[in-house]
Parts: sequence; C-alpha cells; structure tokens
Amino acid sequence: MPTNKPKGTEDLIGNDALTWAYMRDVAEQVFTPYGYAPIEVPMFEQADVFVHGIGTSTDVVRKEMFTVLSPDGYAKVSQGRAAELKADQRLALRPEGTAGTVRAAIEHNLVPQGAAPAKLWYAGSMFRAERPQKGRLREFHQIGVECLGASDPAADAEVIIMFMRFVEALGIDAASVRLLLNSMGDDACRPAYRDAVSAYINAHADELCEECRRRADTNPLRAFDCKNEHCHEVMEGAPKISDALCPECREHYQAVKAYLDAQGIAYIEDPRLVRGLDYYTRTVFEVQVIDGLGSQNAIGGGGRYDKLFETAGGKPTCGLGFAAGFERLVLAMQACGAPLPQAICPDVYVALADPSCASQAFALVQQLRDCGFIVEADRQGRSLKSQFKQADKFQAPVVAVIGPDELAAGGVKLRDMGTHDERVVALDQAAAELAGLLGLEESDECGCGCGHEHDGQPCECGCDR
RNA sequence: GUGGGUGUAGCUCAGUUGGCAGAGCGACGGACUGUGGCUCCGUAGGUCGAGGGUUCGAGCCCCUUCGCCCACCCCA
Repeated sequence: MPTNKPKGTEDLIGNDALTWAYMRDVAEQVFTPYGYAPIEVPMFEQADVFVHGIGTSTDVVRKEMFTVLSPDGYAKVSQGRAAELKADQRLALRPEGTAGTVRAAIEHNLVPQGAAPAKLWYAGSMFRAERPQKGRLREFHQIGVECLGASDPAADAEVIIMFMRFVEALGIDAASVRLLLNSMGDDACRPAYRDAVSAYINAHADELCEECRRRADTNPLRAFDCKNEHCHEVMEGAPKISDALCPECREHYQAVKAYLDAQGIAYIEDPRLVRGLDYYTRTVFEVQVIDGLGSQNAIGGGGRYDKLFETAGGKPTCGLGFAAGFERLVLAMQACGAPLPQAICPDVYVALADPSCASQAFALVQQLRDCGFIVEADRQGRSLKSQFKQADKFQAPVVAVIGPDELAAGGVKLRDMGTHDERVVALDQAAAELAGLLGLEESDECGCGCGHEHDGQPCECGCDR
C-alpha cells in the first residue's frame, strides 16, 4: 500500500487542522452579521456544470479538471468507449465553488422572483490538476461567498468590504495587502471592447509573444496580464476598458467606488485586472499580499457574474461573490505575524504513583473531565518521574498525584507546577480545588450580569450560559 | 505541459581526492526511597529515496527511476 499522499495534496495535521477550523469560525463570525448562511454543495458535479459555467476557453476547464468516474463510466473509458458516456456520467471534482452553488440555486430555486437575495457562504476543498508550488496545491481549500439576486452596486461594495473585514479579522493588517478593482463591462459593451483589443493585438502582432497572439482569438483581455515585459509595454497602448464601458456599466462602477470611498476602503484601479473565469461581468476585484507569498500572491478574488444563471440554464438572475484561498491566507498570516491557533494544553495531568491505585486514578480523570476540565494522564505505564516530565511537556499547570499515601489521607495531591505548592484534597473536592488553583472563580452566577443562579442548567434569562 | 533545485537519524543538516555512518536539537533511561524544568552521564534510532552499473571498496562517480521544493504557466 502506498504511504505517500497524492501529488499536490496536504494532510492537515495538528495546528494546520486547527487553523482550518479557526478560519471557518472567523468566516462565520464575519459573514453572519451580513446575513450570509452556510451552504454545502457536492465536491463533484456533472462536468458540464463547470465546463459551461466557468467557460471552455479557461485553463481551469481546458486542462485542470479532475475527472470522476463511476465504475460503469470507468469501464467504458478503459475500453476506449469514452464517447458513449452519457452527460450524467461525465463527472468532475469541483475546481471552484461558484458554478456548483449557482447550479444548486437554480435547482432549488433559491432566488424566486421577487424574493430577497440569497446570501451564501461555504468553505471546502477545491481541486485543480496543476503542478504544485508555493501557495498552490491540487487539493486546496477555499472560503467563499455568493450573493445571488442583488443588482445594486451597494451589493458589490458590501461584498468587497466583507472580504476586507474577513482578511482583517484574520490578523492580516491592511498595510500588507492591496485591493485591486476593475470593471469588465457587460454584454452591452464588452464584446465591442473585446473586438477592439483583439484588433489591437493583431495590429501589433509582430511586437507580442506567441501566447498573446493566440489570445487575440481565444481571450484577448488576458493579454493584459502577460508576464512578458515587452507585451506589457505594448499592451499599455491598447484601448482601456474604462474608456469603453457603456453608460450603465460606467454608472455602476462609479457607484461601487463611491461606496468604497465613503467607507474609507482603499483600492487600486487596475484596468489590467481580468479574472480568469469567463463568467465575470462588471465589477471584478482581487486582494494581493504585497510580500511573503512568492508568485502566487492573490489571496482571494471575485466579482459580479450577471449572466451566469442564464448560461447555466436558469432564469436571468444577477450574482456576485468572492473566494479566498486558505493556504495563501495562512502564508499571509505568517508573513505579517498574525496569531495562529495553538494546541490547547491540559488543565491538569493526573499522575499515578502506584499501579495499585489505577482504578481510582482512572475514575478521577473521568470525574474531572465531566466537570469540564481538560485532563491528560499516562497510558504507557510510565514511572512517576516520567509522568511529571510528560506533564511538563504538556505544559499542564497542575499535576494531580494519586497513590497509596494520598488515598490513605482520603484524597489526591494537587501540585501547582508554577509555585511547587502541594496539598492533599478530598477526592470529591478535587474539581473545586482545581478550579481555584487555575484561577477560575467558582460561581453559580453565570457571569453575564443577570444575577440568576443555576447549577449546570441553562440560565433562565436565556443569556446563553 | 516546460525549466531549476533537492533527497543522509524523529527534526535541521555535515560527510574531504571513493576507505568502518556523523553532529546539534529532540526522544528515552539514570544521577540513593514517590515529583517536572536547569546541569551532568548514558542509551536507542539510518535499506544514505529506489533500482542498476563502474570499482578490491560507493553516501560520494555513471545510468535509470520516484518523491518533494521552487519558478514558468494559470489562479485563490
């Protein structure tokens, strides 16, 4: 059996797993006040959901999708009869979250006519068959939101602000990131603009790289972010989208900027910012980390996709959203020294002084845990000395020693590892004494100020304690 | 898909013109009875990524192969 994970995957272990859980918690805390509710959609869909949703000209669809096969489908493919696969047998792991979420919104009619927008957030694995590098994995984790059915530019600004608040809540300071903003126009103005760029590329074909010349037909707007220096310079002279927007798109874009300005959200207008997925219209944005991430410096991005519902077979419904990459966010957090969750240390280590007292020690461990303490104990038959070393490594502030001497005295010995103070307390008082040692004031009041007393029962005032 | 780098103990890495496999940290044990950190002493731990070749002899040279990292590309 292989003992190595597939290329480009990561096992989230220890603090990595804690960090992923932490990030989802932060997302929920930030997004919930904006009215966003969680959604979980399948990790695989019919491939056409992505092919038509994301677009056939994109690299994501053309060469990065993982195909999923049922046993029947696999049999057909392995016999060279792939052409016989029915549409519902052509499955793919999701390379991003929007297409599947929109499919679910159409299937369940989440945005019926006249209804309020559906505001959804998700966190999960995405899959793209790329060569791994820093900040890029084949299975990676994204946290994203989709706001479906809101056409007002205030929705664009709100989503962007929410994204910036999320980044901030993770401890990534505003000075270490930049927000790029652009409008890609819509059906009324983009086709003409696209043609104009295409014509410009063809007119300057001899000055541009081969890749950019190819882009003239497939996706001319992508020539703007060609890494080639010279292409860069040549494209500086190309028509600007900002000059080509139709009045409606221009007005929308101006309104988004006005909302951001009013909230003091700094952004850089970047006419070269072109999202790589075909479904975007009008507002697009990206958040980059200024340093610390290598070349994969975009920690998140998104935009408006007002035609996606129709493309995907639904009623005309506008939408917008963003997705942020977990792995890149962690790199950004590390780069600017943001706090990351640490493994919690136990409140107490129960040390067994003599095997004859094993059952009493076992019972004490359970008793303390039932009182809500985090308790560690030896399960390897270690010596008492060794148990103390273990307790020290666990950074347990208190060790409870249980042995013949303590039991003869009717209790258990609690040692404060900081002060070295020791005292024997009755077994049924162990929890209360431990709470005192840990500085937890024992109180029947819930601490919220309501003054109600309750022992282990929910507080009658509904204060959540 | 294309390029560059790298693989030796749990971790970070040394290893000379080819000559017995090393260090630091960590782990484990001990320093008089049932008590951690500091110090001292000791012990364990390696198919030198894998396969083949050259050689009296290969961690080192040659061939093949696999993994990982970084970059291009693309994107979050």
